[in-house]
Amino acid sequence: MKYPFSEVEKKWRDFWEAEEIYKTDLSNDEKALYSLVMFIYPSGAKTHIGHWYNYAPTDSWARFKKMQGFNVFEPIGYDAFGLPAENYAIKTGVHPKDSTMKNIADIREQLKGMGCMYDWSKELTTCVPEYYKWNQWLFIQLYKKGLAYRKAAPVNWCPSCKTVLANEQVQADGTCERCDTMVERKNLTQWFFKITEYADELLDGLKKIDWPEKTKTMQENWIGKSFGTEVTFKVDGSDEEIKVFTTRPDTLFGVTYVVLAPEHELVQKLVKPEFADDANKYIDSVKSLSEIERTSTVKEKTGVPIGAYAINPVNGEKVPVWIADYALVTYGTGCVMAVPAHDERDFEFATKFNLPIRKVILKEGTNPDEELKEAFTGIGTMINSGQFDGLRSDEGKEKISDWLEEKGFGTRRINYRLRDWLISRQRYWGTPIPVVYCDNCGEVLIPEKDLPVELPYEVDFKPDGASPLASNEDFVNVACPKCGAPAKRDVDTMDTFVDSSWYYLRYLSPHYSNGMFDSGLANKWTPVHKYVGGAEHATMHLLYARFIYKFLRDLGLVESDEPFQSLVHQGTITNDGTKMSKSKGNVVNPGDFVEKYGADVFRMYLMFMGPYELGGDWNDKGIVGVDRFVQRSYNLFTNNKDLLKRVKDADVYDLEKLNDEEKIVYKKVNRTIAKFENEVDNFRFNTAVAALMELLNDLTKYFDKVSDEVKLYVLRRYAVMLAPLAPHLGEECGALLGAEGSVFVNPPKFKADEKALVQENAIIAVQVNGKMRAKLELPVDSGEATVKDAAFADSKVKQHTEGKTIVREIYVKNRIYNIVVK
RNA sequence: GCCGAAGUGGCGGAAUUGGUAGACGCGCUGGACUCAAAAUCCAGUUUGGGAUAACCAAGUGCCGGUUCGAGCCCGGCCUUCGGUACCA
Repeated sequence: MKYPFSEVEKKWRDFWEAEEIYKTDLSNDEKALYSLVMFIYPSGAKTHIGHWYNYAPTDSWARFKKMQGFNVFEPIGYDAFGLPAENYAIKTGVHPKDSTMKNIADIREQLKGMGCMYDWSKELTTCVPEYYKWNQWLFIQLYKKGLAYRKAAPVNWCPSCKTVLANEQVQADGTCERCDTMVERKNLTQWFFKITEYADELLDGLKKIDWPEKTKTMQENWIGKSFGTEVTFKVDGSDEEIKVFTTRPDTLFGVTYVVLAPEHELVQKLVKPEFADDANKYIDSVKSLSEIERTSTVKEKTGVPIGAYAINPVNGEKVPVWIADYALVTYGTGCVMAVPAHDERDFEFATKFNLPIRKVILKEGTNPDEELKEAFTGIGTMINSGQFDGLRSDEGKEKISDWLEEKGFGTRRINYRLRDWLISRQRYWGTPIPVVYCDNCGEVLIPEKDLPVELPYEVDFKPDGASPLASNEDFVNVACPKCGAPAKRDVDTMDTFVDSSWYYLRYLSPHYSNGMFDSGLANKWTPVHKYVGGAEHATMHLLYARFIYKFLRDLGLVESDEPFQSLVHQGTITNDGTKMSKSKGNVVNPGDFVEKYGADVFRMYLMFMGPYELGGDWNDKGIVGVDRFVQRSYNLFTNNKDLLKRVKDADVYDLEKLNDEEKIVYKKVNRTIAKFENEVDNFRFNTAVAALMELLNDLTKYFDKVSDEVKLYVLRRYAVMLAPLAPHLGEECGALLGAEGSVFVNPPKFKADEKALVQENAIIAVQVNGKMRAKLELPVDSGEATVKDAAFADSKVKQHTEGKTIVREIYVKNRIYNIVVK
C-alpha cells in the first residue's frame, strides 16, 4: 500500500498541536538545550529551499536530542524590518507593514508544514513596537556608556534618485540600479555603536567557543588586530601634523613620500594653491570608486601630489605629500608613510610616479647597491638608518619605537581593522532612533518611560532627498524632553542587524514588559547550545551579536560571556551555480515537492543530498530514491502491524541463540544505532540516512527467516531512528507497531548492544610496493607473524615478490600488510 | 584585490586518525512480473585493455614534493562558491 503521506502528516501535526507537545517548560532548566536557527527574513520569496535546508535538518537534530531526554527549546520568529519591503513599497505602493504582515502569515503556514517542533507560543516579530522598543532602550544604554556616538560617514548617493543606496543597489560599474546614474559618495552625520571598545574581548572569546575554525579565523581577520607605532610627521611651513600608523617603524628611514586618503580633512588644509585644481579633480574621480576597487592590488595605482612636504622625524628629511586612493580614511589614521623598498603597494606606486626607492633593510645574501626588482618585506639587516645600522630589523623595530617614544615623535599603538558599527539608515522600515535635536540642548535622548518611539504608518517612502520619516511632520516635530522647546526627531532608523543581535534572548519571554528580556530565564537558557545558520553571517551578524551580548553582560542582564556556545553552518543551496533569489527568478519552490512527496520525504532528501556544511547545486534527481526508501519502510511496518500487541521482545539477545539471519539482522541494527547516533549528533545527516537505508536493505533480505520477537526488537529501534529524520513517518510507524501516543514524549531509549558490535574477522589488504595484491580475512587483532605467513602464502603476492629483494615490511593491525621489494 | 571554503564515476555523494577509493542513492543496462505500460523485485554498472572470466594498467581539478603508503599532509597554480562593513 502506498504511504498516504498527506493524511498521515496532517494527523500527526494536529495531534502535536492539540497535545502541545513542543511547548517547552522554560522554568525547568535540567538538561536544558536551546537549539536555535537564524530567524526568517519575510521578504516576498516566502520560504525557499534555503530555509528548509537550514531549518528541517536542525529540527531533526533537535528532535534527536529531545529523544535523548533533553528539554529542548526550539523557537522561530521573523526578522521583519529591512530594505526589500521598502523597495517593494516604492515599486508597488503597498505599505511595508501590510506586505510584511501578509508575508509573515503565509510563511507561518509554510513553516508549520515543515513539521518542526517549534514552540509557537514563543513566536516573535521584530517590526512590532513591543519588540523594537527594546532596540531603542538598548541604544539609550549604549549612549549612556559612551558607546553610541555620532560622526560623519560616507553613504552611496544617487544624485538623480536623490536617495541613499545600499551597496547592493549599486551596480558593478558604479551606477544606480534604478536609473543607471553614476553613484557618488556623500558624507552624512550618522550614529555608530562602539564595537571597537570590545575588540580585544571579541578576539579572546573565540578561544572559548565551539565554532567552525574557519568562522573563527574570519572573525579574527575581520577584527585585524595589529601592533605598531603612530609616528608624527611635521609639515614643512605649517602647524599641522600628519600622524601615520605603521607596523614597520624599522623602515622609517626608507620613507620617500607620505600618502593621505583623498577625503582626509588635512588635504584641504595642506594643498598648495597651484596643486588644488588637480587635487580636487582627483578627489572627484575617486568618489565613484568602492573600497574594494580602491584597495585592489591589481588595479593601476593612481594619485597626485598636493605640493606640501612632510618632515621625517628620524632624519629631518622633507618628503612630498601625495593623495592616493589606496589610503583609506577608515583604516588607521588615514595617512600612510610610504616605504617603496619594503612595501609592495608603495613600490608599485613609486615605480609608476618615479619616486625614490631607498633600501633600508638588507635581505640576507644580497648586495646593498643591487637594485630592487620588487619590494622586500621580510626581516633583514638595517642599513641607511643612522644609529640603527647593523641591527636585525625585527630588533630595530623595537629600538626605533623606543627612540620615537623617548623623543616624543611617536607612540606604540594597537590598531584594528574592525570599524565601529554604523547603525543609521536613511530609510523608513526600521526602528526609529530615540533621539531628538534641540537648538538649546543639542542631542537629547527620549526618556525611557516614553518608549517606544513608534514608527508612524503615514509617511511618503518614495525618495525625495531625505529619510522618509522626515515627510511626517507630526513625527518630526516634538517638544524637547529636557527644556520643552520645539525640537526635531532623528529621522533615520536603525540597521536591522540591531534587531538580530539579541532576538534569541527575547524568544525566552517574547511578551515580557519589564525589560528587554527575562534575565532569570536568560541565565538558565544561554549561552545558546546550538546555533545553526548560513556562513554568510560569519563576520557581521555573528560579531554584532557577540558584541551586544557582552554589553548586556556588562549591564548585568546576562552572566556568561558568549551568546552561542556551539555553531554550525549549513551550506548554500544554489541553482545553476548561483544563489537563489527572487530578483534572479531562480527560486525553487519547496511546495511543489512537498505536495508530490510529502514534507518528510522532502526534508529527508535535503539531508541525504550531501554534507550539511557544503550545500551545493539544487538537483531533484535523487528525491525518488528517498521516496522509495519511505515507501519500503512504511510497507515493512504495515506488514508487521501490531507486533507490539502480539509478542514481547527482550532488551538484549544472546547471539549464540539466534539463527544465522537473526544474527545478521541483530548485529546490523545494533551497528546502525551506534553509527546513526554518532552521525546525527554531528550533523552528518547524509550518512545517517545511508545507514538506515543499509539497514533496510538487510531487513528486506533476511526478515523472512526472523522470529516475530526479533522482528519487534528491530522494528522498534528502526522507528525510533526514523522519527527525528522523518517525524510524521516515525510516529506512524510507531503507531503501526501498536505504540500509544507520540514517540517524542517519553521516547524509548535504545542503546547499541556492545556484544553485537564486536567484529570477529578483519579484512587485511596485502600490498606490494603500495599496490593492493590480495585481501586476507583473518581473526581480529591477528599477530604480525600470522599475517605474514598468510600473505606470503597468497599466489598473487608470490607472483609479485618472487625473485625480488624484500626491503621492508609494514604491518598495521587489522588494516594492511605492505611489502616493499626491489 | 583581500579574507574564508570547496573540487572524487554519467549524476548527488562515501571513505570519521596518512592504510582496501567509489558506501548509500539516482541514472543506465539486462532479467522477472504484465496482453502491454507504470509500479515493484532481482542482477550488473570508475575508465581502458582483455573473451563476458582470470588478470593487467590508469584513476580523487592541474603541476611538483614528503612517505613503505596521499582523496587526506606540504609548496605552487586553475576553477567555483561565501564575505568584503547599507541584502540579510
